[in-house]
Amino acid sequence: MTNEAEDKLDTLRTDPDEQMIVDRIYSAVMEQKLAPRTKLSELALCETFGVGRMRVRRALLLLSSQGIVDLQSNRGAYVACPSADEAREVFVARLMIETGIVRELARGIGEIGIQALRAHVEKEEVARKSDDRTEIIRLSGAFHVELAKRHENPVLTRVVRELVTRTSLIVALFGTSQASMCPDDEHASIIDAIVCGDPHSAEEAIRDHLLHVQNSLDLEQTQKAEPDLVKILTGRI
Amino acid sequence: MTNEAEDKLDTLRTDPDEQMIVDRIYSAVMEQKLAPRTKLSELALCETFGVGRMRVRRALLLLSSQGIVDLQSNRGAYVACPSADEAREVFVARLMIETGIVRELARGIGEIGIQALRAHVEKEEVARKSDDRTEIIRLSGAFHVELAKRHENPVLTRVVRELVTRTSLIVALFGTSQASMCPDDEHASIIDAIVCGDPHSAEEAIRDHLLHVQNSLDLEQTQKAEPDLVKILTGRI
DNA sequence: AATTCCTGCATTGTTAACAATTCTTGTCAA
DNA sequence: TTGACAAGAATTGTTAACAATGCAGGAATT
Repeated sequence: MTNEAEDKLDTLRTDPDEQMIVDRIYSAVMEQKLAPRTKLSELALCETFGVGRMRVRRALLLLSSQGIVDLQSNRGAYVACPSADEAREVFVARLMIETGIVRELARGIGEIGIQALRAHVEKEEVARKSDDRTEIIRLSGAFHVELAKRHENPVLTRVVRELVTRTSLIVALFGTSQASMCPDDEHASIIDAIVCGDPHSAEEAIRDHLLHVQNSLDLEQTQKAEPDLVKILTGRI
Repeated sequence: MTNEAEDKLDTLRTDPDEQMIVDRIYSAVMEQKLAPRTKLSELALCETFGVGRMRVRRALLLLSSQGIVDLQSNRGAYVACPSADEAREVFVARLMIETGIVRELARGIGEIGIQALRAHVEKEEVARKSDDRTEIIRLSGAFHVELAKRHENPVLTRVVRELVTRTSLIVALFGTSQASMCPDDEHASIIDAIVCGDPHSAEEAIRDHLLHVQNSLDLEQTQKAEPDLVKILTGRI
């Protein structure tokens, strides 16, 4: 299992079509190609993926159970739009969980594990040099999933992936134009601390990193350009 | 919001019927009324809850996404039957997450929070004295959810609840006749450590407790024999 | 011009019939 | 007795039609 392996959601279902739909929407959200509040109409999804309405509805239900999609009764499905409170909750949860993850990694991670992480950061640097924004965003989030994967614990990995994906939505909503993605040197620092074998400094590194990301957001102010707000503005002026 | 408030799954949906179905099955699993491998036939669920097949199928899909139900193509839905490996994964994940939870609680928990926890343990003792097995099992798991709730973080609470519920399945499968549920004095010890305000000893307490529970299981041996198909569903859920 | 109400359209929610698969049962042969 | 096989029953999966809800546009009123 190399780090080249694609990120597949480790669900317990089997259906390939449905899995594909969920993965595609999931990835699109993670890469910030699908903005919050985007309407996901059933018809459009049916045509896009070439499947029946049932499959689409099942996929949307699954996505809603993970907080990626907001299902509104009789109104349709929308890409979720986390509140500032929820955003803080996600960060607090990530802080608690990910500190535990890196702490245990610092207590003993294999050589291959370290190589996988370094390779990932390498890819991040390449993407950064190429100015491939989509890839940068994807890899920035995926790094944290990679950390979790080092424990070879699908249950744990699934929890982290869910939180990381929701973080993508949060960054899309509250991110300032500047540092809206993880700087890779901080990722490298985390790896270094793990390699050192010092649990405490590893905890410190990931905590600093997550707080740094959170602080680069605008959680106090209003959210980004609400459609109603635009409507109101154009109407009044 | 007192501790008397019932545990409702904080999903993002709205449907009352469907929520009821999910909650009922969820609770039945948590109280070990529904054994692993129990078949959940659509027809039986429709009649039990008096709803159409669509609602049942949606509920089953949601439950499967949380690892509570195993959906087998063309074969039906069964109460999940975690493998020994998965069981270990759940415990490792819980260890990482819950140590973080109690550590932060030890750094500062309000007086009301402590009272809520003590009241919970009190209820556990009452149930124990009454030999109310169902209630004992339910409260034993719920205590850990209560710990998470002290952070007033629905995202975090949801993660913990999911893991705790899966633990119920694991205990049902691998539990030995003896100590298959949390001894409440250990719960009390955890509270004491939190009250002391010492993060390290709080971590120690929850770690010991979780390891103790895990060690009371038979993860090395074969799983428990298939339970006689007690029709809890049609009779009394 | 702004507001309210009404009508038609578009989208979602639900149901029921149909198709496909698996499970059960009974029969036959080794 | 055991095993294989086949027909029927039961269960799940899918589709399509229908119902219900929300939304947009326009007419009428103030």
